[in-house]
Amino acid sequence: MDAFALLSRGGAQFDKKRFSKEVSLFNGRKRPDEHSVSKPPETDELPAELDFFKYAEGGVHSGRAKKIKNEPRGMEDADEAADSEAEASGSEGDVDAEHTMPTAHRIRCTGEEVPSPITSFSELTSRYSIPPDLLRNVASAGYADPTGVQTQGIPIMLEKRDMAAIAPTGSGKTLAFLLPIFGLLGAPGRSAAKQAGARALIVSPTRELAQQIHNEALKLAKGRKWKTVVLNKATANALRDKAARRKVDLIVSTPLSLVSALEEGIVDLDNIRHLILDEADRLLEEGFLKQIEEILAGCSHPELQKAVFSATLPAAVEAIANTFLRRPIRVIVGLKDSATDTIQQELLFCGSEIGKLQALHNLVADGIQPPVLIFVQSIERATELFHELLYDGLNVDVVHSDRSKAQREETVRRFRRGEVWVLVATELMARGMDFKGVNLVVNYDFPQTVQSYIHRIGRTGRAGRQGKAVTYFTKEDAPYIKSVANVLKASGQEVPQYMLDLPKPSKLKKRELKRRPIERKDIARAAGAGVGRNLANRRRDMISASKRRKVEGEKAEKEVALAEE
DNA sequence: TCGCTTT
Repeated sequence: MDAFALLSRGGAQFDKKRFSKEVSLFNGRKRPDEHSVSKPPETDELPAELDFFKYAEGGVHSGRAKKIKNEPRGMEDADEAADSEAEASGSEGDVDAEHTMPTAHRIRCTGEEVPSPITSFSELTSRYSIPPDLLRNVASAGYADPTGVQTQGIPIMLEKRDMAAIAPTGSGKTLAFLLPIFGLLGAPGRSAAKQAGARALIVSPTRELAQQIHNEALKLAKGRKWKTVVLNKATANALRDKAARRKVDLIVSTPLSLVSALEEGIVDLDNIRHLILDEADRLLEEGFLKQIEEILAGCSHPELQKAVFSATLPAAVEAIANTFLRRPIRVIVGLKDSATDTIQQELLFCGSEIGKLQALHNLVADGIQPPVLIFVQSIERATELFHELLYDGLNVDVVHSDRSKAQREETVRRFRRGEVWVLVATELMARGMDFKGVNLVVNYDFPQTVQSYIHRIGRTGRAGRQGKAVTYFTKEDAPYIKSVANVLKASGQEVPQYMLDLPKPSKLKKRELKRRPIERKDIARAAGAGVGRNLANRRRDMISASKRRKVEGEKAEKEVALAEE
């Protein structure tokens, strides 16, 4: 049992079983004062509580803003500049011939000899001889019409061009590389020397995402003899057998698994013709970069096609990508550094740490529609918040990298199936994960980069669905607010003017900031305030939503199971 | 700074 839970309840026995029934759970617990949490400022005035000036020299009115612009460019500035340069350089390769298309969905291509986009999947048969059974699998996986990144990205991939694709979260990037890969793989792996061994490699920053990509690949490969494999301990072992290795067509892997297998000599990348870096900006960050370089070095085939995909690609990282992409085509869908417009975004000022906890309690008490995903900044805080919500009798689980592989898999599976209503997660879940029905993302801890914000909230509002994202902040988060406020503005959300007027803090000041842990006494106080008498009713709503979700989850699992056969 | 990545 968790010692912390015991402590925070003044020694009261903390027993999960107590919460298996809803009865009497919340009796006698007072609903917190509805106004105990500061509401978001409704005016454009700078709230007095927000003493931003200690994070930046000068202030909003000091004329400093102009000066900041003249300082050496940060990544975001460079990005904006890169985009306007592209725009200024003319509409060459711009497929948005008619200006009727809303900016948010506009596709812009730069590069030499950009192939024309497709307008339907069926077109791929005549144009690129894509087999009809592959297209049937596309259709039965639920893809009807190609999305922006697919219309342009698929022909580019099929013409074996290198590419940097930047497209919103939930807009179908996975299919944009998987479909062409299967179209180009040719005959499934046989012992014929030239075809032997893996010919395509997809690298992903997390195991969960690798597994998800693999599941999608299985759906597309259904009924054909292609073999795709996620590299992990078990599969790596199987690959020690040379004959088994020759049968693999497509490998999906995290960087370290792959490097490890490379060093052990149980995979060789000599025959890889298609290399995809998914969530490329993450993979090209320090910490991953060395391994990516090793992987690139291992892919020695002269006809290697490389493509990087992400919803975000800061200019500095794109520059790194451009060192290994050859004659790349850059595809950008929508506006750079903007969130999906189907997500309703809110920034909520909570005053303090305890204010955030109360805000969350109020949110739950007011009723939430599961599934809900809550992001925090560290493993420790994930654990703490998990226990807090468990105490509230919520159907909650937690996922982070300190949990075992089995626990992580089980938690994700249960969340997909609707058995877990609220999932507390670290950055681990921020990228790529496709939980189609997530209704709400809560950024309990303010994301530390714009990229993180965009990816986190992108777990909702996917594939054209509506979604909602609430981001809590306190004055500690001041240095990060302006850039996130700009994201809201760029995606057409209302945002108080004062947030946009904030000075841009220096990197140094950001670095000085440290997030304090959720303090035990804060939790004890907030928990004492209770979750509210309403919860039993709300639970009933949640249960019915959960049941609907479970049906969807099981259906999805069946599809994967079928594909595996 | 922390988060993430093999055994």
